[in-house]
Amino acid sequence: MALASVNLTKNQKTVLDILENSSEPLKAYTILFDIQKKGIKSPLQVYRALDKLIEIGKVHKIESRNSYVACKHEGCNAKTSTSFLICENCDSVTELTGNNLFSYFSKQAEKNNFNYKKHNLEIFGLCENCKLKN
Amino acid sequence: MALASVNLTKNQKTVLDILENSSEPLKAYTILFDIQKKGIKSPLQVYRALDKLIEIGKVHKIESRNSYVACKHEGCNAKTSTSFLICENCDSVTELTGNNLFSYFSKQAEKNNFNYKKHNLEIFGLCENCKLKN
DNA sequence: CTTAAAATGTTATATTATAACATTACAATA
DNA sequence: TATTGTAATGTTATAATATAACATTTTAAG
Repeated sequence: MALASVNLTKNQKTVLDILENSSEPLKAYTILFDIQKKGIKSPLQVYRALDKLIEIGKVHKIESRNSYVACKHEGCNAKTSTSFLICENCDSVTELTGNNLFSYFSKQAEKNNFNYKKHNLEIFGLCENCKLKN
Repeated sequence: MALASVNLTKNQKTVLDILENSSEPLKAYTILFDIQKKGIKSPLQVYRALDKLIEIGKVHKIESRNSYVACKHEGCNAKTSTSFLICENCDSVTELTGNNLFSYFSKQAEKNNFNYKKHNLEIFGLCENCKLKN
């Protein structure tokens, strides 16, 4: 079995490609409108590709924005958990990697007798560029 | 100016009431269907009440589930930031309060030259009850 | 009282996502 | 290579979530 990325199907590659070439997260219907020339005609085709890409960790969903972003980390282990810095000014998104987050959240959960499995974290504020401009 | 809770309007009270008496987060249309006997007829009436309740911190939205939960903390300051433990088995939700989260996230953001303003955190796993049952 | 801001009621519509089902591609292996 | 089971596809329809627009009413402060 080769790497997951090698096995992507046509639709999956098409969707991943547009996400990887975007400087910001994209919405499912934005993706759809942008690639209707490439053989994808229905929302379901986009959502199915996204589901698969999320499953293998190549794409993450940003829940509070209903948008999707390609993961830039080679062997990203964030198949389940995600942590983002989201700029309220320019909408840029940076993924946090340091996995001390995992152990920190485990401890927080522990205090409540809760068994940590995974998390979504979205931090909002100003990115470096926008801080300087304001 | 009295406390915000005193100033709630009829629709806002109706929506808050159903959320406070629910053991789990509710979706907007679930709320709508449940209270159509109380004079609320359209989705917009529910969403407007929710918007206001969220604004004053009496209700929080759980982004990954498109659902809403009443805040049980008297003077909840989570008007903007929220932190939840969400049980994957029974869908129960507990809100985290310890605001060491704030300073922790500030530091994480700082490392990326990002100016922290607020956050949403959703931790998934098993609650105490469901841990024992499994 | 007056008045300005907020909330309401209502209809329509936009946005996000999935159901259902028939068909096709594809890799493993007998 | 023929078989076969799994995954992916294509397509139409529809479900679920949320907002636009606008006329009207309520409310609370001065």
